[in-house]
Amino acid sequence: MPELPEVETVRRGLEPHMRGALIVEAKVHRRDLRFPFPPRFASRLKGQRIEAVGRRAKYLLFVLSSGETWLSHLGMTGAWHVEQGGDLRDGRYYRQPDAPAHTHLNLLLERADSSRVAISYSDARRFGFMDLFADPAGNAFLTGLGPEPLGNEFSAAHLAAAFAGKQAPVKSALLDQRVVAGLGNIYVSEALHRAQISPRRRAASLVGRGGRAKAELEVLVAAIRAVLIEAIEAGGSTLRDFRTASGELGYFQHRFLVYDREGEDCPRPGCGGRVRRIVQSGRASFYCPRCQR
DNA sequence: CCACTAACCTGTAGGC
DNA sequence: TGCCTACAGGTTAGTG
Repeated sequence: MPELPEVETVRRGLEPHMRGALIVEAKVHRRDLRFPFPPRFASRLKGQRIEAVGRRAKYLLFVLSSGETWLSHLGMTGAWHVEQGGDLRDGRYYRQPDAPAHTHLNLLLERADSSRVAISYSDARRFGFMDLFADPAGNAFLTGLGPEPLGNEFSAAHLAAAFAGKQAPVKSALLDQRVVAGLGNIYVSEALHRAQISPRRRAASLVGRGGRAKAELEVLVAAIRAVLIEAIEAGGSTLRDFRTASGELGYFQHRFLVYDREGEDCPRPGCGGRVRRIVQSGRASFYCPRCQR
């Protein structure tokens, strides 16, 4: 799925359609995705107004007029689709002319100007999931998450504390959502390349002992922020089945410098190295052994 | 607690 | 074209 920049792009795509809208109809077409839908899910959505469309890490958070928060995680292949107007047939709202395969949830929304919009969620692999709860502070998915990488709490000092004593590779440590929330496999590879840090380094080895002109963790934090900001500005990445919430596909093309570029020349000017692919905790990492140390 | 693996599920790309 | 295998952006349960 979608990592933080893609989820943020989806949020921005959905917000103008959903914020302030009334959920007129809600249909769930199976009992579970990765986890079962919450009890009486559809009926708890129906009749509610959507007051806010937010994001925390890779979670979309819709605040309802009932006071409940509706959470959506896209897993690997989750996608939201928007169809102006909206047409109900046999309990399903069809996009015209082609409904996406694996649509598990359909909503019909009515906005202040009485216009209607059909929103649907599709997810081929069903690694995504949803939840609905009264108290975000008590929700198991949200508690224990690390800071937002683009927020003020994320800093070299935070990483130093999180990495201290960690023998796992920095690649794995950055994928741990308790350390920092929102990074995924692609952007970790990209950020480490920018920071010229090898994904194989033990996390603890990056914790500075002072004396260096610019600590590696400062460089890493800046690289993570820059990569995410640029990706969000590019509108998220278009890759495989990822689409923007408005259904646009191939509208933009974000280029990754090392991800999925095994064997290509290192993009760093003058480096002369070659991008390598290795596997760490079951996931592919791409890096340049020459300039990433 | 830490680190790693397998598992969840479907689609697709690449080799033969 | 068809068949088979490997792999895919995420997270979690289980193992040692």
